[in-house]
Amino acid sequence: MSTLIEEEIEVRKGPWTTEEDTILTHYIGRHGVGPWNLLAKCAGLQRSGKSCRLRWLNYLNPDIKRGNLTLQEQQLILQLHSLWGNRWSKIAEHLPGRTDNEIKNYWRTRVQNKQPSSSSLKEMSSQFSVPCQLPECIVPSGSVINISHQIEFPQHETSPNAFAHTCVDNNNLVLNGSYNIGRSGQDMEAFRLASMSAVGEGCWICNEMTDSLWQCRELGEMGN
DNA sequence: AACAGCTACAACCGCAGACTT
DNA sequence: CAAGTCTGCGGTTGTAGCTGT
Repeated sequence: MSTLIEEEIEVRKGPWTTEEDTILTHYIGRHGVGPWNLLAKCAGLQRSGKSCRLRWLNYLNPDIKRGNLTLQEQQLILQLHSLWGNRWSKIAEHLPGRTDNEIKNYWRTRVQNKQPSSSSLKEMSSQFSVPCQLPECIVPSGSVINISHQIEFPQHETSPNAFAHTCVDNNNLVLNGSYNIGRSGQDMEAFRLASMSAVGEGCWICNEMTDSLWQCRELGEMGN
């Protein structure tokens, strides 16, 4: 019987090998997931239970979707992040097949990094929250998801009435009511299109606001 | 072709809460 | 009820691959 210290020394770290993946996959296929520490030992893996759990949940699990996040998924992430902040696991619950790690990585690499860096620009962009009247988003297939029915509203953070609902444009761009607008041209163009077409669709946004947004973009570009 | 910088992603770490003894 | 253990979560880091020069 080995001591705790000896066991710790035996624990492997770093990238998983295909052999380890196979062992873990086969073991879970036969026995299902259980207490991860026990599972790691019984499977004969020199890994911590934690490591096994992470590998399975984020990579090996057959339910995981591969490939880039779809536009709807990206917009939903923005939507949910504006509601719940960095509660990645909660956000992941609403994106079947996507892991909290994947969503977290997406946010940090492709959303957060594109936001204005200076505090003044952040403040400025945060002012352009767009309250809309329709708590719905439209997916490209044409089906409608009622966000307010899917999401449980945090009691302290916002209420369904205060929640800035989702706007939709003719190109199915879902416009989040309160996420910060990035300074990239693409973001701004999407925002502009969405905001323009939102008028008359149950959403409101004034020309002054879109003008201000363009000014904000210019400021952002000046900051580069 | 070589190098530097950037991006995306896998994996680890520390912490907090849940659970067990 | 306290202490120990386990699990899950969010933050952070390391690195492979890609892109531009």
